[in-house]
Amino acid sequence: MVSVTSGIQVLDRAVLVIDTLAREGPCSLADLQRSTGLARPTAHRLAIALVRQGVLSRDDAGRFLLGHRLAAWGAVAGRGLADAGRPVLARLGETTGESAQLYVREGDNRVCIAVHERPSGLRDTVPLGAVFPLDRGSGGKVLLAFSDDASRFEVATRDLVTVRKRGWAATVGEREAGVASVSAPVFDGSGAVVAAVSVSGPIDRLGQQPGRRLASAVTEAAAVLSTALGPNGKPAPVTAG
Amino acid sequence: MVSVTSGIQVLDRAVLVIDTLAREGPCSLADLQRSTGLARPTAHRLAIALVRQGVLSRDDAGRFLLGHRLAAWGAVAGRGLADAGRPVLARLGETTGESAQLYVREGDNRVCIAVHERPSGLRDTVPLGAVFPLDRGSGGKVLLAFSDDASRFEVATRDLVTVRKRGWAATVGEREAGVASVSAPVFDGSGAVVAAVSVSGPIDRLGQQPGRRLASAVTEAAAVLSTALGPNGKPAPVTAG
DNA sequence: GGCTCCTGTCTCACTCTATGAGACGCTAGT
DNA sequence: ACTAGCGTCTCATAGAGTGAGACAGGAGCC
Repeated sequence: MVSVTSGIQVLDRAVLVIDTLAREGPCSLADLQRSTGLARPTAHRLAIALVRQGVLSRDDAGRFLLGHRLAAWGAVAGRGLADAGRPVLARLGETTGESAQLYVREGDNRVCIAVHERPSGLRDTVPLGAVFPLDRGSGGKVLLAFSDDASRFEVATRDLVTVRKRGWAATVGEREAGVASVSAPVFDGSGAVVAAVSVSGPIDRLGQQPGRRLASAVTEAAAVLSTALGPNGKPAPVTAG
Repeated sequence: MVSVTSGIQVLDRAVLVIDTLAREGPCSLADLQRSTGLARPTAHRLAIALVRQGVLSRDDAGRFLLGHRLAAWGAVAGRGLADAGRPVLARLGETTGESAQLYVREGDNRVCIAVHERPSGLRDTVPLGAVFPLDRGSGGKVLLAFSDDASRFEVATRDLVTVRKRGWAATVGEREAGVASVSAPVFDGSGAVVAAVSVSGPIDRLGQQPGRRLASAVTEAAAVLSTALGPNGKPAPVTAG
């Protein structure tokens, strides 16, 4: 567990708790205690406080899970990136004829925050909110290649150098058997990677070198998204009231 | 500002900061200070810590805004409710021929966490993540009617009693001119309201009493969603690793 | 130029808050 | 009856968060 320290202990621990629940799904207090390494009363107090705030909720077995408030915040937070991403994914999906996804990094994982699914036939389906490891699949490779702590993962440095040089990554049957994918990085105004655009589909259709056919479309989509985010990172949210 | 107190001060304040940003959009430190009522160094320290955790981020004007980590958490948190909601909204949208939305309460507002849009023609479009006041529009009325702090809002108690009795709410041209809507509550296993299902469209098509035609479809959709959530509140998230 | 006002940031002494060992009651298993 | 494991609660203590205040930089004004 790589806990970032922000200077405020309680806050770091609260984030740790939420993060654990996001990764592992519903947890009993004991599960939480084990996964976070916190003392039992501490984990309890934090989790209860988060529940009171609506950030977490509890099922009737008493297990803790992510609350609706997070869903609401996430919907607002997703406006910039996910909203800008959807039309780009749609176009990408249509030109390539495959499913397209948008991933953001979340700790040592990546989360799918937008999807466009091929309407019919054999296709790869990634549900919104799906959590995958960073070190498997082209989307994860892209996010890793442009981050500064890639060394913590068991991924050949050579591969990541290639990804950085090319500007895209391709994997075949890595994250899931039978599925190949090609991904490219999305940058914000400051040049930091904020997301990865992916196209994925059956190996039978994409072939053993899916990058040949798809890399240009994917990198272009990612570039469009990067500029759409503008120099400010993300457009101001629309609020009504 | 009605700040819920959870027993942990720092945490309450952090939530307050995030909440403010979710409602008001990007904020400078001074804005934050005013909106939250926190001391300047405190607001600064909290916001910086949240940025370090990836919960918030900053644009290059230095303003604080919701970060990608929230988008990721939200995507995971939304799995239960929003995922269950999408097919229900789709069916509702198709049977009624109008746009359908799913709202959750967030502080004194409501946030749209899932949508199904009428494919063509004159329609009401509500973007994902849109923030609306609780006291305007049928969706807000429903969320208010089944909450215990409705008295804080300027909404006639009589109306809310009617909503509770009927099990649905309808408004005409209230949230937005020319738009009418009908909404019904979604309950979790414990009987608490977690969301509102809405159908909305132009007054010209829905008429002055949109409930007559749409109430049964909306309440049925909401009921389906309530039972889909199951006694456990929400299904276990799918995690891959 | 000099002046004021308003930012964002940092420090530091003080205080109050979060902490966690420990205890308690409960349920399930043996 | 006994044990093991759970969730919850208390309370003395240490240590963490607090906020007045100071500082530097920028915008606007005279």
